[in-house]
Amino acid sequence: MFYRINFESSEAIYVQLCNQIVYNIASGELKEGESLPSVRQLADTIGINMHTVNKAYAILREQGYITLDKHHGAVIAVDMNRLIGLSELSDSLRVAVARALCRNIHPDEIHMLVDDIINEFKVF
Amino acid sequence: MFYRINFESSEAIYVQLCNQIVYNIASGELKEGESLPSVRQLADTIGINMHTVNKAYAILREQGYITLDKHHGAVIAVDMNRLIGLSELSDSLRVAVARALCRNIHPDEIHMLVDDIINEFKVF
DNA sequence: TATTTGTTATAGTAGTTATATAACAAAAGA
DNA sequence: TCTTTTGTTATATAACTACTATAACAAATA
Repeated sequence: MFYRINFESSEAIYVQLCNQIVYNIASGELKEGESLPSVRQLADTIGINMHTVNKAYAILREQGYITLDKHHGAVIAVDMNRLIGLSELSDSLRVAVARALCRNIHPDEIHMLVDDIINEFKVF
Repeated sequence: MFYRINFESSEAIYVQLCNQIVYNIASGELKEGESLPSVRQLADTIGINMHTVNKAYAILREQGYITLDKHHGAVIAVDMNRLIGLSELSDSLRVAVARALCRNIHPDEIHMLVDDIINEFKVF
């Protein structure tokens, strides 16, 4: 499993890490019960500080994607009760859709784009 | 035109302002050639600093949503050449879609959500 | 001329991001 | 038992961002 961090990006490292782990869960590359590397190991691999990885893991736990304990480390455990609801989901879609509409991108094109993305996650 | 800023939100004020103006352009409430309030006036109305509004306006100009000059102020002028491309658009959709898939939200539901949002912008 | 416009400058406060070093408790394995 | 590994917590520091405050400028309008 590779995590590519763009250090030039304005997006915080821990956010990039969170997103990539979510991508891997969505694609099925990371399956329920599977372990993530330890905070120290992943920090070392990527070349960043332990605390940055720890922050990403803590957020993923808070958002219900993983569990954390001192012996098993970080384990994929998607909590269906804690995850974002449809209203939060639509909030995160709204900006993208609005910008597309400003650009006169047709609704059909947006749907095609969504399908393309869904297909990206159908690798595993 | 009302702009509602959530001061409790972790989202920066200037980002909230940018998004709401983009929403209003997408919905047609703000039309090509129409003016936004002056930076001082809007700052006063909302109860924030002039520079925070100025930052939002500067970003909207950079992203090709408005033009700025000293006499006409901020005027809606959507620049089709400068706006985000489809790849950037899909980047902003990807996180939302991935989190939906983790939640076992069916692709059809995502499409319905997108349609709901598009309909939100069909008010004007 | 006085006002309004975006723009720029400077400065301060507060919070975030990422780093570094260190230590802790709990569990696992040798 | 001892060592290692795990997440967790605590401090401290540097750099950056967000927001505010005050002030001034040039250009155009009324």
